[in-house]
Amino acid sequence: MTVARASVVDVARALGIAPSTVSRAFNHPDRLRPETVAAVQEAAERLGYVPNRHARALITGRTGAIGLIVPDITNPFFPKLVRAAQRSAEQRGLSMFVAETGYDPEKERRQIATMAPQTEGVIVASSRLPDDELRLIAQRTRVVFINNDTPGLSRVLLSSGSALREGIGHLAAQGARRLCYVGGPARSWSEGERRGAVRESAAALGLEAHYLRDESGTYAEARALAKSVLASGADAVIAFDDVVAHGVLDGLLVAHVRVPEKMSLLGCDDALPIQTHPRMSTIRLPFTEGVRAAMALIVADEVEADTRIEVAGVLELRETTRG
Amino acid sequence: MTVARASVVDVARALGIAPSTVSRAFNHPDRLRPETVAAVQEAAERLGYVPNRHARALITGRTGAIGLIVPDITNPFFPKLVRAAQRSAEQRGLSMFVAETGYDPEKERRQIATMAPQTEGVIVASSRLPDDELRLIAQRTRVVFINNDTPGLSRVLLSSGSALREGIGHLAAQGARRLCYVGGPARSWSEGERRGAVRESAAALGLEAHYLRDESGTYAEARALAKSVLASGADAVIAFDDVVAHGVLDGLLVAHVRVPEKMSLLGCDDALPIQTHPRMSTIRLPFTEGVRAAMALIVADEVEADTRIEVAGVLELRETTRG
DNA sequence: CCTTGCAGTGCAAACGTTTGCATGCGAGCA
DNA sequence: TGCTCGCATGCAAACGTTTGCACTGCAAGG
Repeated sequence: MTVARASVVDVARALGIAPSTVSRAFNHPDRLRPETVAAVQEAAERLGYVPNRHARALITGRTGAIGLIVPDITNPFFPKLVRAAQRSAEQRGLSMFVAETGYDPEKERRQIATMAPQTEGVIVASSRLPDDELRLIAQRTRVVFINNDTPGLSRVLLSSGSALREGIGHLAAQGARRLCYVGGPARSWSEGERRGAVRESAAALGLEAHYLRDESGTYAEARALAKSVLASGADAVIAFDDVVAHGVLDGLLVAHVRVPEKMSLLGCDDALPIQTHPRMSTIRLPFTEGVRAAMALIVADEVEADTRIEVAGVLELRETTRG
Repeated sequence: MTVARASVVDVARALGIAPSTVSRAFNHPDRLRPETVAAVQEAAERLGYVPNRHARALITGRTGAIGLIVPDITNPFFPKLVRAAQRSAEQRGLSMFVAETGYDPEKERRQIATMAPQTEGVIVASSRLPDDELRLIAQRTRVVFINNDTPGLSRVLLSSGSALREGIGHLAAQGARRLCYVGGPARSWSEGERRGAVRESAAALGLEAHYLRDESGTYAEARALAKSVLASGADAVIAFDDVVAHGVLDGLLVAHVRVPEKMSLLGCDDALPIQTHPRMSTIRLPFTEGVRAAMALIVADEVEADTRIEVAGVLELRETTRG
């Protein structure tokens, strides 16, 4: 069991100096004689002293922690985000709280309210709360949103639009004429961005485009949609994300449609824990960069509302597209 | 931005009562007149008072948080664990820190050391630290291990042995004669348990058994192993987990081996974010139950070292096995 | 030699709670 | 009526830090 831990006064007493000096040895070593600092460090080491974060938080107001709220940790997109956030936090010497909302607005509210007071700030991914409420929340708590482009908020967007346009250009160059976009959850920001990119590119390149939707974003629903994809007469499929793409791929394979010979397929996120066969062409999202930006916003000295940071994904052509 | 939050004394002043009474209204409402409690609640609500966890932690020594340390968050096994842990923590009114080690012992040490002082206790999954060191750590910090059967520790095991034996019995009943076990990382506790179960069952049922290993536990390596599986002459494959099983499955499918007609396949964990085709027969692990037990050990009043809790997975026959 | 300034350190207050002890008050009982 | 008892609440200390201010002594400058 945990025995009583050494405190700053224990260390001070051991050295016959004041607690404030011990504190300074850790926080402002430049204001102390080097020998004093060394002595304190030695004694702290010997006594197993480790600063009490709660006491420190109480006086300084800095908690040494950040929060991360995601809707669904089993969606492979979010573990990638968690990993990036944790590494970024670690670099800054922060610990990270994680919570899941299950896309439930009520849970999301509660999680934000719980985390806010005990963290430097919280990162909320793919929020499902109404814009007005988000703005209200942003007023009284330090919060950065990921993939939620609500004006008035601090937000970072993992964007796939330009890579998607590039990918569609590539598909067209390889002979695609009829696109089919299999979208995801309608409320998702990425969904809007991706659908928009498909629409634009199709118009610009003179391609036909057909639109389907996997509202649940699940593999099973996507797999069932493969029939509709075929019925649309498309020769290239763009999928909302890799899970959807994977479902479509398997649906096509079962129907003996050869990919990419008869049908090209482009996914998004590059977050699958497994490889498909053929290997999925997709868009690799800059998780690390995006989260780093979010973290910077959180620990920034002055917050400015309405900061919009967009980081762009890059096209990763593998085996489900030709060329 | 965060404005100065209301404190217990603000609430007290607003009501003309003592701070201690406000505190008691939250912590020992039974010791107060019901009307007082109601008044405090109303005022707290109105002023937006929310208790400062750091101040509370400072005086009570209870932090209201637990830690969870996993090796690799992108392995679909662990998001399941994270989810279970978070729900369990939430039920108990605890927040949850999460950190990732990347299977790096040094990082694991550091994460444990960082989390221990600021939590009620920490759950460490699939530790890669030597037994002696774990026992040392367990002496001075409240820690529960998951899938690490080191004597002397508090540990909970998500066991698949009995379900696996049942599954192999089923395979044999359906005509399987030569098993092939495709194992995972050698240091993993689950690996030992599963390999052992295969060995035992094979002996008991008079089946031949061939052993391969996907040391990295990755889809790609497993997929490449499909050739060796075929070479072994097996008619049924047991895989370390669903990722490995998925790799083997795809490798077999590419070689035009029909599953389950020509080859049965049994995975483990039931943690894949996608469905395979045919749907994977597997062993569903009791994440919720296991984590709940771990949580109970952590918040228990008296800790007893060397507590071993085993929760058993259940066989889930789907489409990669016959019958 | 006296003053000034600065580097190094100590003192004590403050952060927001919780809690043991003290206090006051009304009810019950003799 | 007087005494005891228990309930509801207040008082103040304590948790472990950090930090503004005060103090000391020494070096440098006049």
